Amino acid sequence: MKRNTWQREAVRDALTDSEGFVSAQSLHGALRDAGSSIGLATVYRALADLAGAGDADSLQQDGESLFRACTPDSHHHHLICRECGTTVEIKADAVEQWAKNVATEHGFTQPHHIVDVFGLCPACSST
Amino acid sequence: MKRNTWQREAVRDALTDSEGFVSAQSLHGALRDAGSSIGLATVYRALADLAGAGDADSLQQDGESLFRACTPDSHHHHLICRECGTTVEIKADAVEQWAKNVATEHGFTQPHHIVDVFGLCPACSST
DNA sequence: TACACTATTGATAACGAATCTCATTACCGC
DNA sequence: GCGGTAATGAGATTCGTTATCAATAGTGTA
Repeated sequence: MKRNTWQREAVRDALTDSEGFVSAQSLHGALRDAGSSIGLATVYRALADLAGAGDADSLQQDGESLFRACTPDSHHHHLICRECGTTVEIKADAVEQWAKNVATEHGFTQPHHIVDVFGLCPACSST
Repeated sequence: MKRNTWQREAVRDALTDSEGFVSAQSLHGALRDAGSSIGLATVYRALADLAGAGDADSLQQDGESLFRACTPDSHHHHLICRECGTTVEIKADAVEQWAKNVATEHGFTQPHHIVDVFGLCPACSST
């Protein structure tokens, strides 16, 4: 049985309020700074749940996992500023198709793919 | 001044001999098993050098970095079996172009991208 | 070839992210 | 309310990676 707790909501809200990708650690820090007494382990659990449910995207950078709230149940990719973390969701049907083709071409089944584009956003480019 | 040591060569050779992506830890283990007295830190340093020089590709999975020897100075992506680690290098000019376009479209500069396709190779699919 | 300089090595400590443990808490159907 | 039990949280633990630093060994010079 799955229960609703204020902690899960807090994590979901904090994630939604964040710009770009954030780490579990910094999200936990932000929540504690805001006066919450939420535990680190709970933040990790909540984030894993969100990611599993498709309500959050995750990617790995520098050996840590970063998370971001995203449109539920829609497959998409990200354009991420490596300076400030600003993120733009991008559709890439052509890439989806390419990934599927290249996999079957080599006899691979059950293709998944990781496609992310990093760069400097307009704001960070100009500085 | 950069020096040539047998340790660097050992790491390079071990990486070349490996099928698919391997972790720094397992590469170190393999070298020790083969009778080498190479240190773990040295393996990490050598792998970082190889990756930096473009002689090896790296990707992150489950919070650890995996490495693989690859054709020097050629930009390409990988089709990786998530069961046995077998890897196929794939060219993806269309994706290169798409990544560049999508970045400039949103005003992003200096675009990099991560594109990897995971799946089950023919051998692992049939079991 | 011998020497000196210093990049490199390696054992280990330190670090940080993530997970596990388990007693306590509090959600939720009844 | 009440009781069963999922969820929590503080801290310990695991694991990958990096930093430290004395000892070693590669390399240009004489």
